[in-house]
Order: sequence, then structure tokens, then C-alpha cells
Amino acid sequence: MEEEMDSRYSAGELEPKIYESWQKSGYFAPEKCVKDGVAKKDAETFSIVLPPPNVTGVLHMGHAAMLAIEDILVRYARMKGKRTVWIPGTDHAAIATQSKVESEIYKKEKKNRHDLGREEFLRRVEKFASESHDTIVNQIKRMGASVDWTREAFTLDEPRNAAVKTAFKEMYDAGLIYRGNKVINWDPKGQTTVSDDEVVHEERKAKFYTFKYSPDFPISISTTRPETKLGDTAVAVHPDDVRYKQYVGKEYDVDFVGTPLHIKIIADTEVDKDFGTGALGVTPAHSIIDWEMAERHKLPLKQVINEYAKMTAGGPEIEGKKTAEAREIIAEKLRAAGLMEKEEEVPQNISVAERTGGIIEPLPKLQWFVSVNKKFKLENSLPAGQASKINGIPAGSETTLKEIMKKSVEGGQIKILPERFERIYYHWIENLRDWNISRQIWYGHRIPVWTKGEKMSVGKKPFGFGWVEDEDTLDTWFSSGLWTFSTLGWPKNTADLATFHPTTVLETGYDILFFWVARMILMTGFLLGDVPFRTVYLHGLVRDEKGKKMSKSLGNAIDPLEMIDKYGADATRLSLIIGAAPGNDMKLSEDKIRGYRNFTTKIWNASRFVLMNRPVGAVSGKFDLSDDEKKYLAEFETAKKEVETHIDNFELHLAGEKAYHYFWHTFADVIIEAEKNKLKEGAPEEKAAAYETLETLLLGSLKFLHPFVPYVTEAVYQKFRPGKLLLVEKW
RNA sequence: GGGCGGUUAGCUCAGUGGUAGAGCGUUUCAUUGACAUUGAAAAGGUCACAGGUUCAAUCCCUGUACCGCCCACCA
Repeated sequence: MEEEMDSRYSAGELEPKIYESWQKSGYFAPEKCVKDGVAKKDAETFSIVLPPPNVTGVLHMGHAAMLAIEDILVRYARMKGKRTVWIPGTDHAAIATQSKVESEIYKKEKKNRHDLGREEFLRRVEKFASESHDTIVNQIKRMGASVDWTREAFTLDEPRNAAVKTAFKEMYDAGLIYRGNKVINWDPKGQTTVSDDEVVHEERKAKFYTFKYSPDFPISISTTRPETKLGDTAVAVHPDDVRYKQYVGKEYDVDFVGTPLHIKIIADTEVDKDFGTGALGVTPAHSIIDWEMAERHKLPLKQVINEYAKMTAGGPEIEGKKTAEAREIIAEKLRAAGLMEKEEEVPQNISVAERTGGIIEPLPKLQWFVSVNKKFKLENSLPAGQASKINGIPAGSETTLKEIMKKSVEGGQIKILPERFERIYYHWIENLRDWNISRQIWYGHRIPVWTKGEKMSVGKKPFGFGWVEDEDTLDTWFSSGLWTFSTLGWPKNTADLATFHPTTVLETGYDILFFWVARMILMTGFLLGDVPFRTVYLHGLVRDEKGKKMSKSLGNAIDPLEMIDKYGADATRLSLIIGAAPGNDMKLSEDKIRGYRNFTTKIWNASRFVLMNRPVGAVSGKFDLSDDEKKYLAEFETAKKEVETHIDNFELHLAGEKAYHYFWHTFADVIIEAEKNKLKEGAPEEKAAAYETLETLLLGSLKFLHPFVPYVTEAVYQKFRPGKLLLVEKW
């Protein structure tokens, strides 16, 4: 006897039970699928890593969209009989997590991390990260994500640390990681360096001052930051600029508001003749561009600002003052001395640290870098006997990390969807500078370098006393870059690595194309001589009804858990899929989710109707299908084929819509209605034929709907096929 | 400054070289029926604008306008 079905589908009650039954079945893991014949031993593989959510809090709608998309791909692959694995994990997100905990501690206890000390502070961060991790895992489950929990990883756990150390050593040995004193992006608020990609620009109004250093200096310069001029060692002009040609090569000793400066006039093509006075005061210590110019011209470097964005030069009136205050003082002195020629209000882009909001202060610092332009032989870093598998980088040839990133996509081994992002990706590579990978924060992988006097050991702490570990930690993206293979056991030569790498798809938001996707390609190319994945599928950002980015602080964020509680995970998933073309931002409203909740009810009730008309006992005798019924079955095949093609093409929005439309407006509205009378008043053979048709169409539809709305389809399926799981039924 | 995307029904968005599609909303009708979280029907669009290619353009090309995003050292 079948169980009764209520007229309402109660997602809240059933979903957690269904998830548990899936998990208990073990079918999220490929081994179990092979063991039970769901997938053949030598079946094609489908592997995907979950972009690990940061352990900084809770999941938002962007995560929900990501989980929905990936779960559709994964469930589809599994039902198709592929050996399917989806690896979950979380990201320690070094700076993001540390700054979050720091600000919480400061709010509550008015203490900073130095008050607590490294050990105690890390204990606190780890506690926070672990709580956050549990919340996230729970949310991933609520979404119905069929990830293989037996393979869960954390970017900061032991196996991943081993991978990081190995990767670092390989790159160091290849000469790609070096330590250098360069001008970098310093975040005075977070007290750490950040990479170019972690700097965002905010437009603000600024004063643009034009003045001379001193009355006896021949050239006027312009700047928005007069206080940095205390660190000037040159003035640069364009070589073709007739106004200044006569001065090039000359050197001047000037008195700049009480501070002596030695200024050389240099010619450099980087200077724009038409901007400002056409002459640029060169501050090698406090501008990355000026620093590069200083390198070219062998100019001395003079630091006048410290790590707290306070002045270290300029005499007693200025020293120790914040840069903004110093700016005012100097401007006033210039006015008083009659040297100020012009002051204008201009819009200016200032650089801000993405995570902390601190205003970036370029400073010269000794840091670790990854060289993206240095040539090396790929084979030297690969395991013995292995050669480059990257198209366009022949075995044994010299290459660079930039080239690896470029060729991996150019050679067609990685397809980026939507395609337009390929060009954006190339453009980013062209402009890439060496990657600053050391951070002065405490939470993260420690730089695996130990020193003892002049001696240095990389990758491993040597035996013996007196070795000092590098104080810094690694950029979080260094470990994320290893994610597709560090999760599969690398640097060990595991079966997982051999079976599932390169992964099939990498699905993530287009906003981390550079941060993450590019770095994975870099790391994988260098360490494995291969690509990390075949297809990159980029989804858009989830925005609110007005198109604004959802954020907690704006109060416009829709909480996925709240929506799941209210309308069910299936409805939430569908609302994030349909109408969301790849790479395009989408607007989400509660109304939309509610609409799809109605669809889950429709599935439930249509199934209930079919079940209610199930013949009692076995159908005896033969029956033929009517012409209409044959037509329905043929139409179904077409619809199914369309859904399939759309999924194969990563057009999930179209696949979802097709499935939705077929079920509601063809199966329920047309076919059920047409068969109703037969079921009620037809002859026994007609009844049997009608039921048979409906059940076939229903169960078939449940299959192609399953990846999109896994819970309700599973719930219904088990009414018809008790003891079976739709999760692993043949597509 | 460079690049990219968008402009399609009241709203949110798909889509296609050959009489324009969905969801929501609106209007009318139906209904003790699997489902009111319903069904049937209807209204509603010179597919931003201007040129061009074509037998045929909403779709391809060029340009313009507005909106949005990304990148960039204009000090």
C-alpha cells in the first residue's frame, strides 16, 4: 500500500529527511556508485571542486546560486552514470577572516591582536573559523548539495599545508619565488601588504596643487600629495618636451619647506607632456610607478612615511603627523612662501584595501614575490618523466608563468564561458606584475622559510637549534590556487589525483576570475604541467530587486536560509537558475522564489493525482496506447532531449525553463486533463493505458527535473518506487 | 583613457536571419474536481535610436544615446 499524500508539499519537513537519506546512502561518493553499479568501473569521470566559501560568516545568495548550479551539473552527471565527485571545502580566507575577528575583538574588548599575542589571537581566530565552518556546512546541506563529504577539505588544514610547502619550495627552486625590496601596497589599517588585485579604487575629491619646491628651482610640479614630495629624488619630464630639454641631466639642491632635497632632472617617456605642468616629481619610495622609474634611472630612494601612514621626515613640525595633516601644513608653507601657483579641486581615484577599507600607502618593503615573467623549464618542476601537457608549451622548452596562463586558454584546453571573459582574462595577464605573496598577518599558511644567520632553508625546518621561521604568512590565494589538486591528495601521487584531475568544470562567479581562476591555472601549469579544469563556467552576481549588490550593511540581502525555510530549497534553487544567463548579473526577489514554490506544489499534486489513479492490484490483460498517448510519449522524448542538450551546453537557465514548462503546461495542463476522463469512465484497458502513459511521463519528468528540484522529485519518486533513490536512477 | 555588457510586454528577464517568448502583475470567466500555491481565456511590444548588408533584420555590420561593470600610474 502506498502512503497517502497530503495535498500540500511541506518542504520544511521533508527536505532534511531526504538529505539525510541521500547522505546515508553513500552515493555522493563515487566509490559507492561504482560498487552498486550506478556507475561503471571505467565510466567517464565528472569532477568538480566547490569554490570553498570563506569561513567569515554565513552563506549568501551568491553561494546559493553557486551551489544550485553545481548541484545540477553534478546530479545530471551522476544520473548519466559518470563516476562523479564534487569536493566540498572551506577557505581560511586569511585577511578577510583575521580582520573580521580583529574588529570583533576590538569592539568587545578594545584589544588589538598585539595585546593578545600571536598564539592567543590565533586560538580565537580558529574558534571563530570553526564555528563559521559548521554553519556553512549546514547551509550547504540545506541547499541539497550532493557533495562528497568524505572528501571535505580546508585550505588551512594539514594536507593542504603540505601542498603549500611543496609548491613554495618548487617555485623557489625554479627561481620563481624570490625575496625583494620593492615598493608594494601597504594597508596601514590591516598592517599588511596586499596584492594589486586586493586594491580597489574609490573616487574622491582631492586638491591638486601646483608649486615649486623652492624659488631657485626652475620647474613647477603638480601633485595631490605634497607631503610625499619630501621623498622626491628627481623630477621627470618627457624627452621631447622642449620646455624642459635644457634641464635634463642637471641636479639641484633645494630647500623644500625646510627640508633639503637633492633633485635630478630626468627624461622618461612615461611622462605625459600635457598633464599638469608636464613635469613629474618622482617619489620612488611612495609610488609604485615612481619606483619603477627610479629603477630605470638608478635614482636613490627616500622613505618619508612609515607603516602607520605617519611622516618620518620634514622636521619637528611634520614628523609623526598623519599624512593628511602633513599635507595641509606643507600646503600652507608653500602658500606662505609664495611658491604655490595653483590649487584645483579634482576627482581622484584613491586606492583602498578591499578587505579592511584602509587607504593604501605604497611603501618599500622586503617581501616575497612570484615572478610571472622569469623564464624556466617546466620539466624541472614536474615529477620525473613527466612533460608539459599544455598546448603551445612544448616539452623541454623554456616558458614563463604568464605564458602558462595564456597558452592554457589559447590552446583550447580550457574553455571559459561565457566566451567574452577569455579576452578579459588575456588582458589581465598582459598587465600582470609580479605577485606579492607575503602578508604580515598571522592567520594563514606560514611562509615555509627558516633562516639561521646567512643560511636559509626553504620548505622544511632543518634540524638543529637557532633556526628562525619567517614571520609572515602567505596570500590566501596561494593555497587556493592549488585547490583542484591539493583536494585530491597532491603532492602525494594518489588514485584520486590520477582519476579525477584535471577536473571537468570549475564553476564560480566572474568576480574572482583573476583572484582565483587565473592563479589555479598558473599553479597547475607549473606544478603539474597541465590545466586544472576543462571548462570554466562563470555565473553572475545576485543582486536585489533594484539591481544593487546584496550586502548585509545595506540591509537588502535576502537570506537563503530564510527563503529555504519559507519556500523550500527547491524553489530557492529554481529562482536562482531560471532567467539567469551565464555571466550576467541577476535580480532576485522574494516574489520570484514564491512563484517557484508554486511549481514544487504543482509537481507534488500532479504526482498525487497520478498516484490516486493507480490501478488496484496488477493490471491484467493487454492494452494498447491510443494515438494521442503515443504522441505524448514521443513529445516527452523531444522535451527531454532539449533539456539534455541545454545542460550539455551549460545553458541551465534554458534547461530549467524547458523542464518547468513541459511539466506544468504540457504534462499537467494538457496531458493530465486529456486523460482524466478515461481514468474515470474508460474501459479497464483504457484506464490501464491512461495510467501507464501518465506514470511513464511523470517518472520520466521527475528524472529530468531532479537536478533542478531534487527534494520534491525525490519525495514523489519514492511514493512510486519505494526503496529506490531518484538520486541514482538512470537518466 | 581603454575594454566589456545591457537597452525586448506594466515589472523581472529569456530568445531567434523569416507571422515576437516566459514568470510575475492586470482583466474576464470557471471551480465543492490532484492542486486557489488552481484552470481557461484576454489585453499588452514600430524588440533604445539612426544608417547599412540582405529577398527578408529585434537578431549581422557601423554609428549615436542612456544605464551598468571591469581594467588603467595621468602624477
